[in-house]
Amino acid sequence: MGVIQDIKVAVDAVVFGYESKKNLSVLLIRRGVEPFKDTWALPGGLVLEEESLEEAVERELQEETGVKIDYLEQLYSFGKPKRDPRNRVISISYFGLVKPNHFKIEAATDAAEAQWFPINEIPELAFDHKTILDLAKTRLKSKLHYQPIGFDLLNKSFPFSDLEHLYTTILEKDIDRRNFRKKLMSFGIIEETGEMSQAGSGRPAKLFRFNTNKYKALAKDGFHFEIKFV
Amino acid sequence: MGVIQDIKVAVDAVVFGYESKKNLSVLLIRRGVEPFKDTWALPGGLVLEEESLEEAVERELQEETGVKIDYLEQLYSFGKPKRDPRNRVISISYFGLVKPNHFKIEAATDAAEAQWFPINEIPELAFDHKTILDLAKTRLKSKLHYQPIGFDLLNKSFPFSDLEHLYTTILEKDIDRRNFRKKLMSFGIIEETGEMSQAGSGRPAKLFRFNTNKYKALAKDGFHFEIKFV
DNA sequence: CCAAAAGTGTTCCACCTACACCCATGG
DNA sequence: CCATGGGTGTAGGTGGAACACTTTTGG
Repeated sequence: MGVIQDIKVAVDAVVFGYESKKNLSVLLIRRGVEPFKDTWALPGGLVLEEESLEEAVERELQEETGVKIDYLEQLYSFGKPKRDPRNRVISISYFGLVKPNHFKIEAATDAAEAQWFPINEIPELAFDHKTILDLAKTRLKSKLHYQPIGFDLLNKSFPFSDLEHLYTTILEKDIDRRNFRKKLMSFGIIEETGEMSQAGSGRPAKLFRFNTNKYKALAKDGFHFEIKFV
Repeated sequence: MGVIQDIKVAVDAVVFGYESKKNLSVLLIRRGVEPFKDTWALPGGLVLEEESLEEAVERELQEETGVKIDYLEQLYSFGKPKRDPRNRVISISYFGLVKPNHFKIEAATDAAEAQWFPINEIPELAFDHKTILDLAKTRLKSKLHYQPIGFDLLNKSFPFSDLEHLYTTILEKDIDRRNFRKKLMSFGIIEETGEMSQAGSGRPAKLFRFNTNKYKALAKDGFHFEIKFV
């Protein structure tokens, strides 16, 4: 294969966070270098020679934002010749979720700034990052229906209403609270912790946790998480 | 970004074909060069400087096998540091389907040979191509349930029993023919051509075609193709 | 007339859907 | 006692699952 090739390989991450009763947010960094200097962008960067793609994502997130990720999967690879104005760069994008207690940003070397942006207040983004973000949003919405992924956006212990709000705000649809709860509980993958939320106003709520092991065991037996309505 | 990086970017394709009443097959090439010379592998190769990833896949398939693809989508990107013994190579893998009337192989330059292999007679494969193939097989199986993708493995006009056999052989499960037909027909995306199959033995069958435009129109209105049983 | 494949309806049950009121707490 | 959010049951409808015989052709 005597082909001359000078293509760079980068990873980019779309990281979502959700805080109780607030909006869905995305983690962005303000670029400190050209091209697109001072424009907001997805965290990411070139893959180092000896690291895997996942390691590259985690390293970049660490360097640029200090945020530790709770769920990570590959999203899609973008490789059109002109997506980066300098060299040709292939971006392998990842999809990440962060629990509220891991929200804190500790920006470091690469990025001038890192910041959470509510999903409906996203600024203009560098490169084709808007496209990547849109794809991630679609993925998130569809995964909520057929994978118990919402729990990676909540803390270990949560009141049921948090789960309701998460589904309604991300999917932008109303749900029937009774049916939703009945369905979720029928799976047997959510259990009471025994604790109660300390009431702000209104009746205090039981706290629940997602039983990962139970879910894995069921999944192995052909169980399929699925929420059609919403 | 003063990072030194020397990573090559390749594409690989898992191309499936299905011939009426036979097994599912995969298109492989026998490598003509080191490493893994003379070992079977997925068609693919390095991406050229000025072409998109999809163009690279189509070009490589053309060069190595002469097969024209009917459906193509990105599968996954593999990038572990040691997957190629020479340099580091990132492989962006694609998932392809070919209708029976496009089966003919016309091997050309790169590959010593190209050949269709029944899915249960796959030889040892180069690199991590076995992993890629397994992933593609999983994707194919799951897509049959929620996307009308089986039609890209059949000719434009087909007897209903071809669709039945396709589902049963690929999913390795029996189906209830009555329920299957009832469900498929209820979608309104399959129509009679008016022709009949010329009978080999047994009663001649009506021929059907998949109405792509109807499907797209319905899909835009929120219609969701779904076959749960099988 | 026999073999081979195509074609076709009904009943039962599970699950989805729609729907509204009482409860526990804090102020 | 009022405001706020938490918690719960039932009836009707839809769609999935199970099931077997008749029809049309070729040999």
